[in-house]
Amino acid sequence: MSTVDPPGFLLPLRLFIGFRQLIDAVHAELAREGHPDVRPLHGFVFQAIGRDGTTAVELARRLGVSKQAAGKTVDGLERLGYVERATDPADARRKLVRLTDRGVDMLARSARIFDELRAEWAAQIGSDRLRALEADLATVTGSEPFRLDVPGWFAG
Amino acid sequence: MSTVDPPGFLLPLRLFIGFRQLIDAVHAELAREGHPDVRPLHGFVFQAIGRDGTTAVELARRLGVSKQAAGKTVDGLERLGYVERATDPADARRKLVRLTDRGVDMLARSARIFDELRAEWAAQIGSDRLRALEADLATVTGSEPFRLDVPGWFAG
DNA sequence: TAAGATAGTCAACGTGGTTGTCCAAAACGT
DNA sequence: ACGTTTTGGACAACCACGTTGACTATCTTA
Repeated sequence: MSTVDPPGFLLPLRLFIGFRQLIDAVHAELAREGHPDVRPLHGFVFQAIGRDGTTAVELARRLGVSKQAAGKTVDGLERLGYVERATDPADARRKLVRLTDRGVDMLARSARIFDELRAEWAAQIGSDRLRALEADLATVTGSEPFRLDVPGWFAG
Repeated sequence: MSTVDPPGFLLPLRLFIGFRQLIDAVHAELAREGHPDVRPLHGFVFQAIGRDGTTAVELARRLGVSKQAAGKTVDGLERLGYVERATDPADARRKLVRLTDRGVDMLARSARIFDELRAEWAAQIGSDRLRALEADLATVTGSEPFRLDVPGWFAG
């Protein structure tokens, strides 16, 4: 490390601030487009549910949280009208969690908005620099999955 | 956006995973060095307190949370022995929150470990690429401060 | 068929953040 | 100087999220 390098603790700060700005921007735009009650957490849950739906246990596995936590989150999303539970005809234990039309709409919009935000970043620092940034991050982080237990992880 | 660009939603994911890996690595090493009970949240609080100490209200302002939340966090840190409250001789209302020796030790260690981790990233992708990454992040995020209300922000 | 594994829910508990309320001490204005 | 704001801190109530433990219902398997 040469003397011109910034202190190491700034690196995670920059990463997080970037993350937070993107998420905040997405949700600000989603609010304008008719989804004001979606939380940052929810977006990742939608992503994990996908258009085909899943079960609470599988969702928990994908998100790296307990099945109870996943169930609670689904409860909240169900109240908001973004997902619905359907009984699996082949297995009476399972309840398939599926996106409602509203959920699919939100997922499609957020994907579009994320692309737009990425384009804004590309316009600011250049497409090649942005691709390098993403590639470098992928290099150092490896294939680590996204874990959703953020509140508990962060605060303990 | 050209067709070879990845979907935009991967960008925040990569940023967050990078953030989380750094934080996890720091705390794993801190645990090995005698600070097993420090949470990710706490590190940022230490940073905000600094070696000179502050008051709960000022801390709240710096961290972007309510003064009550800041007070609670200080309570927890006090229980763990990382900070102590001293009455301000010049102003009987104020209670100065200061790092204990243990708190200072932890802060110094985490700074060192962050530098080491940054050096590891530099070794993987190259010092110049890392500096570019940091510079580009600074460009797109501007001078946005770090806000500590992560649990509430994320989950709502 | 009996035993074991799996899906989902309920309850209890801890952490964190928020707003509302209140009190003591300092600052301000007439 | 005195009364009125303003400020720092703490208490309570409440909500959101995570966890572990326990229990039921259902499917799988030996």
